[in-house]
Amino acid sequence: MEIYFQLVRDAEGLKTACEELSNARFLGFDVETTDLDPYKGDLRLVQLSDGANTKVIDLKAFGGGGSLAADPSLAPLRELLASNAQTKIAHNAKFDTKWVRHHLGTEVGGVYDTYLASILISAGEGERRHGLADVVQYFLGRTLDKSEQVSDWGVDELSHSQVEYAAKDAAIMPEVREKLEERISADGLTEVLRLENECVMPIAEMELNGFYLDRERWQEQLDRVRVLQKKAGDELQDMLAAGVAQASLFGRTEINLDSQAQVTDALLNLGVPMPNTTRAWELQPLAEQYPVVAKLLEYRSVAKAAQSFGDNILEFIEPKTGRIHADFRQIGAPTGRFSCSSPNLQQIPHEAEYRRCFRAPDGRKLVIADYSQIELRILADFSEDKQFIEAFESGQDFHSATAAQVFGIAADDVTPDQRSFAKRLNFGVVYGIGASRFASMTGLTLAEAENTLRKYFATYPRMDDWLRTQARNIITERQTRTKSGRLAKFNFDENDRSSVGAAQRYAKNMPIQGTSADILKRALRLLHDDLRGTSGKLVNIVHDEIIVECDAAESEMISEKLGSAMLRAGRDFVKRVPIKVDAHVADDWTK
DNA sequence: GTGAAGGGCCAC
DNA sequence: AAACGTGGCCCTTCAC
Repeated sequence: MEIYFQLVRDAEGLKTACEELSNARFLGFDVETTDLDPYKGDLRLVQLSDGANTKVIDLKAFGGGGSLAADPSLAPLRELLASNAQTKIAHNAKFDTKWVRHHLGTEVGGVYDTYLASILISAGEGERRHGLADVVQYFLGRTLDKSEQVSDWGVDELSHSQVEYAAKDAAIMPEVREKLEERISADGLTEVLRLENECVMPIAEMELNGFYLDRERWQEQLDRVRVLQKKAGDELQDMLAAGVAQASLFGRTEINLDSQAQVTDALLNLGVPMPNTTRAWELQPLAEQYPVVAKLLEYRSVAKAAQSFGDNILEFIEPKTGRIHADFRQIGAPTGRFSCSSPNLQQIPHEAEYRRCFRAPDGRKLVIADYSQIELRILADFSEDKQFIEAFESGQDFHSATAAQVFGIAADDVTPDQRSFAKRLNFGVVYGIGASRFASMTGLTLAEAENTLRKYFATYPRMDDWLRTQARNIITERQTRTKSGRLAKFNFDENDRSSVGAAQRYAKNMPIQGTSADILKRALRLLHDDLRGTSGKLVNIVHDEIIVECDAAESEMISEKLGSAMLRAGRDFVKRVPIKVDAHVADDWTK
């Protein structure tokens, strides 16, 4: 396919090019860079195209040897990119917007992400890939050559082939969007795609902002844990060696404590009746009788801490900023939840020794806000159960309220045991728990567990109805949705009981977990707009929690804004149940 | 050497 | 022996 494109290398040409494109409603948008990381590489090209007319802007010709962000001749480009009047269509727009934000110093307005659109359409089904070439092949039936993508974009003179490749990637985007829109519209995904598109810029900024990690605090904690690991490891080696006859002749026989095969062998030699797996919840009952098992659990715990939360995370500190810039996948799960990696800031241990290492730099504060029991409120809203909703409206401790209703007693008479029961029930139902699992979790007999579940569902009959309806409908419809319309499709073998069961549990959970993700994404967009012009910077999100860093003097004001944005977002999707947000200002990430 | 699979465990 | 949902990371083991 031949296309018309123009290489822009001077201020006058840029001004004309931007004017020519400013009447278009939709612009294909792409960038080429010398690295994947905006803190490490240079932004070489920005490509914009209305489909027929494509401009390839060579930024090596701008900046005057200084920073691109300070070059006034780039103003027309910044204005065009920032404008909401032209939708910028990009594939994985988080990447392009990060480079533009960091190197050109402007937000991108009107983002349309064909990568996110393609993922929403696939609805968690099948193995379809979502790279641009894959999406073009699938929706347009054309083959896109991506071989220049990894070419050297730092050379002085770009080859014709490179510039043409760059132009084509942008030029095809308006057409890709049109094809995607047919499916987005037909599948009822317009609202959820808007939600996703509006979330791209906030996430791009969050990744650029990074989260400050106090290297010294982390190192001190790691040193403490390593001492514990060494001690527990030595003691465990000694205890395991007792089962090996010749150990005393040659000194201790070292085994690999991280090898569950070797550890299982050693424990069997000591006469420990080993279960099929050596997971903590299996070994726990044996720990009292066999001190060596208790020692193994102790070792596992500190080894996990030292290995998963050790030096590795320090290596992610970006030298230029001194901060952690993790990678967030906006649709990390089919439910719509984010996932996070490199490193995963969503799995930092809850213990204060770890959380306190993530702190506000001097003169700054962290504003930390999370939704209170958001998933249960969403379930209450879906089910419209009167009693369930009343438990929230009463404003009292929710698990106590549940206990009072389930056990038919006054809220003041609820014992800690009864509250704990209610809490585990409340969380269990969100995941589609069964009686046998609940029994093993609580120590009840199967009959007692069944009885308790029966009482629980009798207390909340409409919730029972909703969960049963979800389980029933998935068999015939094979799909379900969140409040925003986010779609999840299932394929399962209806003759396979476990496969059906898994689908039914997912059908109960997905709309709840996914609506929670919808709400978070709405909140991020509202917050992004509300933080403009303040010192507040989004630094982390964990499913139902948002962390903003700001100047100490503005912390109370930012706290108000954060809480307000989260409340409004919650109310957008949950109409029948009050939403509660807990917000506080702190020096570090502890509660 | 590299990568996939499986076990295990951290978060919500 | 997880029939309680969603992820990512570390380690060992094993195939290529």
